[in-house]
Amino acid sequence: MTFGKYIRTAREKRFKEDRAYSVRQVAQRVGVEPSYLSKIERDQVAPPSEAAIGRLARELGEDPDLLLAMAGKVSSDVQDIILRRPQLFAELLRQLKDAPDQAIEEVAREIRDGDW
Amino acid sequence: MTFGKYIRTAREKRFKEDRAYSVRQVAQRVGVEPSYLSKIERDQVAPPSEAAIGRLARELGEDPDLLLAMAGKVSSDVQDIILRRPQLFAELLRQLKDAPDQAIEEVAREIRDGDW
DNA sequence: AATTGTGTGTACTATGTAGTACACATGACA
DNA sequence: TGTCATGTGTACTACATAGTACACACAATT
Repeated sequence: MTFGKYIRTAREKRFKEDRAYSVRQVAQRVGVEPSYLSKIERDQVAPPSEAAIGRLARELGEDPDLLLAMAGKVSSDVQDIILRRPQLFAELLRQLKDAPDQAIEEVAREIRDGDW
Repeated sequence: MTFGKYIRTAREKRFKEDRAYSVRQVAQRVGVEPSYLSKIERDQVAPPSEAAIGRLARELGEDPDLLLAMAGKVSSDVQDIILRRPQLFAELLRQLKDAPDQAIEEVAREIRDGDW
């Protein structure tokens, strides 16, 4: 599933029940030109900027991290976390590369429960 | 410490003991124009591409992850790891944001010792 | 039958990225 | 004293990013 198709599907789903989710109206609320959103949805142009993706996600009730990933981007707040301790986090992530989802969730839970 | 100053310092350190570490020669081995490397070292231009930073790191015996971070970039192999499971890793990293280095190292070690 | 809403095609633009090419000035040195 | 290595200034370029502006065609509405 491409970024564009995903957005189109998500918007059309909402459009079916609420006429306020036309290309034009969504574009206006998101702050881009309708023709641009149209092109985005048909993958005729590259996905928009992180900021625009964030506004789209909010508008359509989708997960920003997922949308960004479909656009091939990592959210800048996550990037900043890595940039502060690049060696540490790079090593950790390479270590976790092939770990099952469950193991990663467990690690996150351990940390959240603050056992340090 | 900026990217440029760091590179200049690292290169000059090697130059003092080995004449092969002049701007010109390093530039040639790294595959960029000498004037470009000169500008990079004086922070007169933005840091080079990830690929060029990688070659510089190898040439000067520096850590690529550290150099990339000074350039404000996260290495693309680490990005790719995140992009495969964006929600999972984004959550984990936000969780680990303020964790002490030691805790992160410990997590990495646990994973490395394969307890999953 | 005229208006409104719908998506889209075409053309254009500003800024950023990642450099190259070449000339120049200075100091070492043989 | 001419040549060589050293770093650097200036000018230019190709491509990517992130869009805008406006016109057009079609369908539904009133």
